[in-house]
Amino acid sequence: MSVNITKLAEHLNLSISTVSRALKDSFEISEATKIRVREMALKLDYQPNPHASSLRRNVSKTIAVVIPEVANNFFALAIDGIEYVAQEKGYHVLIYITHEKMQKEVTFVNHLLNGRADGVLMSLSAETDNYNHLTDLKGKGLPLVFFDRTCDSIESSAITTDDLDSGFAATEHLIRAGCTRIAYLDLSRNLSISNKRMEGYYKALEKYQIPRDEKLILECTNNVSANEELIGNALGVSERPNGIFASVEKLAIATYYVCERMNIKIPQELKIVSFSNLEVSSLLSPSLTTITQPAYEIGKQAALQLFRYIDKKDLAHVCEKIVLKSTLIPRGSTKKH
Amino acid sequence: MSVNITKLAEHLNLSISTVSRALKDSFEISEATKIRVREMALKLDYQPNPHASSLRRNVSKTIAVVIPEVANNFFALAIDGIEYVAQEKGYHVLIYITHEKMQKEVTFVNHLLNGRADGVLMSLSAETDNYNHLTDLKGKGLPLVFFDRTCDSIESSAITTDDLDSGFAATEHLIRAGCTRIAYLDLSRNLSISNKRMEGYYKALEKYQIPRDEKLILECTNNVSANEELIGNALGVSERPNGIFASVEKLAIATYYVCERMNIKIPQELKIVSFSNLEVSSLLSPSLTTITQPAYEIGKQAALQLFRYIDKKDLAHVCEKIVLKSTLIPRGSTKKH
DNA sequence: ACGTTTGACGGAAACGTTTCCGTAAATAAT
DNA sequence: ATTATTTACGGAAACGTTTCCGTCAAACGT
Repeated sequence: MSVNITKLAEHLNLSISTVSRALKDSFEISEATKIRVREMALKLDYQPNPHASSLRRNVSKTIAVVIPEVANNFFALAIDGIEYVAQEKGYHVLIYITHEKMQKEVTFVNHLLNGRADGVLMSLSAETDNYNHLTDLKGKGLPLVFFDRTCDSIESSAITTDDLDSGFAATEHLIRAGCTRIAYLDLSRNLSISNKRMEGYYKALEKYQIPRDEKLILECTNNVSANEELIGNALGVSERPNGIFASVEKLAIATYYVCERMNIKIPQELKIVSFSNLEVSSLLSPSLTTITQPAYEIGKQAALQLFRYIDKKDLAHVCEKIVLKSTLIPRGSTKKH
Repeated sequence: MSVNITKLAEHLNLSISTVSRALKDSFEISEATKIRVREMALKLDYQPNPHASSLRRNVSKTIAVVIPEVANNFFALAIDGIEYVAQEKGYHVLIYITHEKMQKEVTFVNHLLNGRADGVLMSLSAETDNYNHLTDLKGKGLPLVFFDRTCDSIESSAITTDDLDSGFAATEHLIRAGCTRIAYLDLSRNLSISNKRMEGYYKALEKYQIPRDEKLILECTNNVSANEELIGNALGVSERPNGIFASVEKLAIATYYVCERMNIKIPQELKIVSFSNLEVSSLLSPSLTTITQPAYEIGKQAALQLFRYIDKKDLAHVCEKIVLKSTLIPRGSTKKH
């Protein structure tokens, strides 16, 4: 069907090896021949077969991105950054969505051990609570870089933001705005980000000598209505929180809906701050105070780091932790009254 | 390094062909042998090399998704739907982002002609104004399905929503809410969706005998600040519009920002309706009246249609146009005063 | 003038599957 | 008892590259 290197060579009266080298701009081939080959390749619209090439050279020119969600502003932006770098490098991007399921994550990772991708960018699922599949990945020498949701027990590079500091800043911001009972909306105890952010939360409470209260830690899930119920219950008690720190965007949104339904006034009765990459935070009613991560940049840096490994396999043992800064943007949802 | 079928065969004292067939559950192999093979494969953690398989069988088990943006609620949801179907089918998903550049689109498409993907799902870039690259794709017999942003001049299946009707409904909704001068925010004259939506807009104007006014068609671009300036200028004149129909979400958001800056009250002074998949439309200030596309379902249907082609190549000439319904959700931004 | 290097190219193996042909033994048909 | 069929498997070609070895003429050094 399609023209391959053999046909191309026949048309040129050259050997296959010569044509291959000419196309690769090898020093062994004369300039005149190279030009002739390139012209004929163009004329016949020759497209090298990537599977043959990948098989022979044992590289796929492809990276895999494993993420919990794609319909999520943070991850969408991160993909954007990743894809930008990949395009620059002439690489292809495979995407795998775990939907927060560990089972899917394990399956994906196991299927990536066969050479389909030259490297993996990963943000862990909320369910993931053991890391054998990742150990296998590293064991096979496949470059792996985490971003945002990392795994400390695996020796691997990771791009994150200053989650602890940001958690501290968010909580302090609420306290300074007058909050005395601050709830923390957690996504999963398994997640590095959740724990770091909670550490920051606790640290701020300590600084301002506010006692911890386990009832103020709300363990949310991936289930929207369950989350709303949980939040609703927490806001339904007499001694209800007057501040909420949401560790991820969707929990803040859930809170907004709950408040609307329960007729709780933000920020008068309840102040909210959330990690979020929502582009319309400032257009919400009230506008939402956010800690915004440089999502695009995280994606970019993660991809760049991955390519450092791919380009120089000997660096595979290096394990660099890059921490970017998130920014707290105060808005209406935490305004003092 | 990794164990291949040859090693596996050696361990089993079987021939390569037998092992291959056993793994494929071929009828030619005895049940006992199949079990033995499967167990050894598991034990040795055998992972078949996808490049070798793809090369030999001339299929990649991969589909490509070419879209203008990923940090966009509609496309993120569509990818979600696509990825769901692909996972079910055991396929891998490559993603390519054109950033609305025709040049990128052409490059991607040309690079997909070599067998890297078994099919292509595509939503055209705003810049794309000729379709030679797509003709080439079809010429090579590579299955191609459009979604949302289609191309009528190419014989190909397409999943869209009822853009004309929705455009009509949106405009009628504004008219009934009292709007007399309605601006249409266009993304690109090249886009099928923009034109269909505009047709609906014109049809509604006609029905209510509102004269067309070219000055009310605002040709926006991919440049946020340019858009805001354009919208700002349109709202700065004496006879300014009192209704806006945004053909895509980001233009509605731009309008919100402009109104905030110019202190224009929505919906009192200006009513807005927009195509949008923003999950927090109802939390905006004021809440945004949207025409919401079933983005996830569009992605799903597009993928399903693509697999129909991939599974039965003889159907490649069939060209099915599936039209799903969008829904107008009236909210604060078009409330009558 | 003779061996040696260099430049430019060709032949063929190799990558790991899949699949087209066999084929030997076992069973069935006559 | 002989032939035909089935069952279960093996050998080897093929997919399209890349790359390891040549090789042969021309240029070079002495």
